[in-house]
Amino acid sequence: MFDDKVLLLMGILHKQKAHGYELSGLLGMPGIPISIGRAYIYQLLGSLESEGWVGFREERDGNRPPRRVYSLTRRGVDEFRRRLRARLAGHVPPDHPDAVSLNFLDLLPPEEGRELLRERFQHLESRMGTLRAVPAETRRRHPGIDYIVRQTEFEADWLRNMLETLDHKETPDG
Amino acid sequence: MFDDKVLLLMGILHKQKAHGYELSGLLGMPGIPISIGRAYIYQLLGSLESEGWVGFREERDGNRPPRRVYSLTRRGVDEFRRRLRARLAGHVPPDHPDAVSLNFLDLLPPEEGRELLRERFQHLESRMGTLRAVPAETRRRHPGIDYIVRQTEFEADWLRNMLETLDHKETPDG
DNA sequence: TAGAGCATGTAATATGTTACATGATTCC
DNA sequence: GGAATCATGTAACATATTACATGCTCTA
Repeated sequence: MFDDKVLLLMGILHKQKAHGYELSGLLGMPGIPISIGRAYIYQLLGSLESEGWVGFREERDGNRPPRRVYSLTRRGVDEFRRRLRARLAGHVPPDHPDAVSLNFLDLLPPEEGRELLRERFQHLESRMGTLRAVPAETRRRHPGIDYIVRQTEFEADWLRNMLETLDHKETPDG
Repeated sequence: MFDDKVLLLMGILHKQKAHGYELSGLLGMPGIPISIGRAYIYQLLGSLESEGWVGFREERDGNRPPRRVYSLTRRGVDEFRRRLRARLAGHVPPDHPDAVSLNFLDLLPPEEGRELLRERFQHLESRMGTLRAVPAETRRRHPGIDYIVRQTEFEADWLRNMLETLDHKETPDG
């Protein structure tokens, strides 16, 4: 249960100890393949703890509220590796919510459709700007991040191509 | 709320009338960008009906249980077009759950990791087989489906490349 | 002294899946 | 006559987000 989000949290905690807020920051870095809301991180850490897969030690810094610094337990490491193996070997066709609307483009006036997609392209370009800043070394060491960068590049290319096709259709002269 | 699944259902019902079970079949066709469980389709149709966006007329065929054939109402068409515009113009970075595990490949013995990814590649190839059977005409008329086919192709290419890199690393001789 | 950031958490709600219940028809 | 498919739906549960509540520290 709670499959991929848990795998991600456990994987990070395998590499380093961290508290909830810190995890929330790490998950906001560009190239992270899935998103987890801040509040839900705390809920998941709670479940993982009651399963005995993570433990925490309370750290306090002056008068600040204490931080719970979590780390994987030995049982957590075992569970993580079991899940990691299953997830590496399997392939679950992912959802592509952004692709849904593309199927209904023909229900709008052609010029309006093109205009809307140009706006989408701007958003994509801006996201690519962020992703291109990811250091090559990070991408080499985290293939999942490399995948996200290239997949987003692919998405932008596909859309650029789509826009060109639409422009040709509407301007069939020379 | 219930954004993309609703958009997909409404979009289909904009193009044709259909009953729940029929929608479930349509959503199982290769290239559909998101999945909706059969039970949930009925729940969504219920909500859409109580919003006044769809209506149904009961059809009966002999002694079979009657089928509720749904179609978009005028208000439903308006709502659909509002949503369609917003969704075409926006870009929401999608989750890529399959990419999560790739980031932790280094926590497994190299040969085991390669073996697991080869298995994943088999699954992907098999899915590509299904997708390649989608007629060109379908892809031309439904750009969202074309996107899924090409995106899956991209994913397989990326993985093939990854496997080649891993093989080189482990066999640094000639 | 006000706002942004650090830090944790709960309650309410929304979204989605699984399991179950029912019954007809079609194909072997 | 038994399995697969057609057809609908509910109840229970699992997953995830939003809104809310709290209080410290640092910077302008």
